[in-house]
Amino acid sequence: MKKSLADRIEQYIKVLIARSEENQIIIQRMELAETFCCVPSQVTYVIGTRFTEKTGYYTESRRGGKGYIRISLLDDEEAGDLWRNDLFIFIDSLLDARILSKNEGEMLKHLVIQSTRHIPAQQKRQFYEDFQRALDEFTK
Amino acid sequence: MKKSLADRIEQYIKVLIARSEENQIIIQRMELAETFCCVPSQVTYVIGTRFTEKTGYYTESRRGGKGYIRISLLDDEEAGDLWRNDLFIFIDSLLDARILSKNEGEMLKHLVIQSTRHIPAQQKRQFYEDFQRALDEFTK
DNA sequence: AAATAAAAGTCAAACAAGGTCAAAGGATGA
DNA sequence: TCATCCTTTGACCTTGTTTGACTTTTATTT
Repeated sequence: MKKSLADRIEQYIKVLIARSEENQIIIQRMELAETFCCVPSQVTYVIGTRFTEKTGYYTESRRGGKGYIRISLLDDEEAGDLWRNDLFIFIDSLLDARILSKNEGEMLKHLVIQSTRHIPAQQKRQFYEDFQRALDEFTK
Repeated sequence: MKKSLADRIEQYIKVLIARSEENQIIIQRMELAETFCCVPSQVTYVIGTRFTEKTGYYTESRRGGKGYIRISLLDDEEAGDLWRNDLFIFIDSLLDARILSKNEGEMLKHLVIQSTRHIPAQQKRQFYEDFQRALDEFTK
């Protein structure tokens, strides 16, 4: 399968992070754009879609001379919780919309918390995501 | 009996999967449509009718540039899933006992199926077990 | 301090997929 | 023949990618 440019840049960055000591890298947007022969905003796009809090990353940057972008991989604990929080907010929204009853909402939250106890943190994120999508599907 | 276009596309995909290493293929809808000189939505139709959970397949897709459709053949472990059946029997018992509504039962089954899609088979057993215990706790 | 240069950010347009849905066409069985 | 179910098609929708013109911020030079 042919990968999109965005996919390739994403992979490249992930390899760099994996090879790094501190699970974080500092890059220059222009430099990376040159490496991939694309416009700089393409890099911004990749970072904005693939390296977000919800995908488990945190970024900082500075403009101007000697500007840079720092991308750090959040540890699993932080990342997983973000997703769970998001899922719970979604459940609450279904409650507000009267699509779920109060009891059902509480049940789901209980089930989510208890049934993921033994799932490794890394996979929890995926679970929360899948769970939310499934819930969305079902209540549509 | 003359085979319909849908049948031929189905066959074609199944051959591709059989020949693949991982029992899964990634195709482009447009490409396949061109191969069979039909409209792209014909491919969607075939996938929607022939490659479903019930027939033992699982599909994912992505839109946009370099989009694709991935079709995977579930192995017996995933398809049969005895432990999941146990959980479903438990859910049914709650239904019989009027502790859960029909809709709630269906929702839970849907959530269980969909949200464990990316959990490795090995860890699913533990998940079902935890899920059942949590459900038991909550409904007591 | 002001001007300049060197970054990164924003945003919207153009493009490139796949998804949906309903209408029309065909096959099959009573 | 008629009803029903499966198939085929196409118009329109949604999502994801790529590009570039323009803006903002920061460091450096004058």
